[in-house]
Amino acid sequence: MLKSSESPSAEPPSRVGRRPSTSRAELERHALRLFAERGFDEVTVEDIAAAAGIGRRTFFRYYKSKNDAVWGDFAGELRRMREVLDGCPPGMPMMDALREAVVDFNRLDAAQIPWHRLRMRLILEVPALQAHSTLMYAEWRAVVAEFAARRLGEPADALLPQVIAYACLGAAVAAYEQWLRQDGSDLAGFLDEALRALASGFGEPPRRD
Amino acid sequence: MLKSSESPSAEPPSRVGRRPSTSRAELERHALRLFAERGFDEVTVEDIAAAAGIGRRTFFRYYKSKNDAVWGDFAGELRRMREVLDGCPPGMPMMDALREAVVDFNRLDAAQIPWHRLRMRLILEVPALQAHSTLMYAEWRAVVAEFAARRLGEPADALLPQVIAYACLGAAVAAYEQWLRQDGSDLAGFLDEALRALASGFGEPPRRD
DNA sequence: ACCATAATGGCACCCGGTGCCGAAAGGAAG
DNA sequence: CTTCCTTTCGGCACCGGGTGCCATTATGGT
Repeated sequence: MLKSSESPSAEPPSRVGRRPSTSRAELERHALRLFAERGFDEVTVEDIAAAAGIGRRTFFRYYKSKNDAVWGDFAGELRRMREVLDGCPPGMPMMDALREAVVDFNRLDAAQIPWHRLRMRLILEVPALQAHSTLMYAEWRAVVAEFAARRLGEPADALLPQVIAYACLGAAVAAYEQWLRQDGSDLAGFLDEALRALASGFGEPPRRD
Repeated sequence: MLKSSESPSAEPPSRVGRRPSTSRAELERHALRLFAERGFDEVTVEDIAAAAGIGRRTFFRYYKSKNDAVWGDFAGELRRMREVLDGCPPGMPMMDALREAVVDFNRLDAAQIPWHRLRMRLILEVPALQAHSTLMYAEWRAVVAEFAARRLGEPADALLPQVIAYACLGAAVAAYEQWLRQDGSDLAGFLDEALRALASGFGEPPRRD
């Protein structure tokens, strides 16, 4: 089952039991490819498992659900964003810090852009994934809310930190939607613009600096 | 199957074929009651159908999914909100109009409060419903985005109207979460506060008036 | 060779959701 | 009352995501 030509990620230390047949990343590649070819709803978990040469049951040991197979290492990315926020100078205005963290969180090297576009197109356009995203974003919001709460001296579950977290998420999603509408457009620019709008508020007058 | 003692809603004109065995409202009451008693995930569609005295298959003629059974006449409420926004004076500042519309949209008479609390507790706390809500809220956002776009003279799918729509939704949801945390608290007050925060922006200085 | 450990994957099962189709219930016309 | 038309009902078979169970397989350590 494990083709010798594709050791999942070079086994460094000695291990104890049977080695995994594949890896999350490998599985995700197969999944994304199939979704791109046929559409999310037209691909079954069995299809993905077969493409990866594993059993259907085993797929669910790598990903809790079909939906999850699209999200890559979101938990890891999230950890990075938390660290960026933790390590930002205490003097920096809250919204500047959040804006920079979000822009940084979504920085990609050119090679990954096509994959990331595909991933995000699925998440934002396929209803099942759109719905599921809410559950994924919950942790993202928690990170933002905790940061905002610290800055405001309020508990993280108070109204204002929660509003800020929801609003930042919304701004980021809206920016992503713009980015998807035109190939080669500037994601960081949209994110920056959306979050600046949040910082200055939607009330009149719009304060032209 | 149709108990004579519960005519679904008084058949006014003459109809042609067989009359419905029940109504969406009736079905929703059964569903909410069961969800409250046993929890959303522990109630099957078959349970709800049985409680209402209809077949499982028939349930899906009244509601497209188990999730939908919780949302009452959301489409109708949405229509009302659109009308409120359409009929608001053109001179009123955009965020004032949105704030009043949202507060009005969520006004309840005392009798419905317990049901609405239950409904919203389910929507905001049960993962399956939390995820599904995103799809429901999409139309709500569209209403807000169209209004904002009209006021800003931009297309509804431009960045700023979309950010405003996402942010308003987030503010409303955050307000609801606060409301659920304490029995008898003031929903309208939370909504008002959250949307005012959006209007004035999160940037420093927070402008104390 | 033997054992502990960890991954695999088949199997049976649950549940939400759908297509199909005949049956039931009602009104209108003869 | 019988016939026809219309609409709802609901059983049945099926699909696909997801889970619990458990024997099997691969691997390192003794």
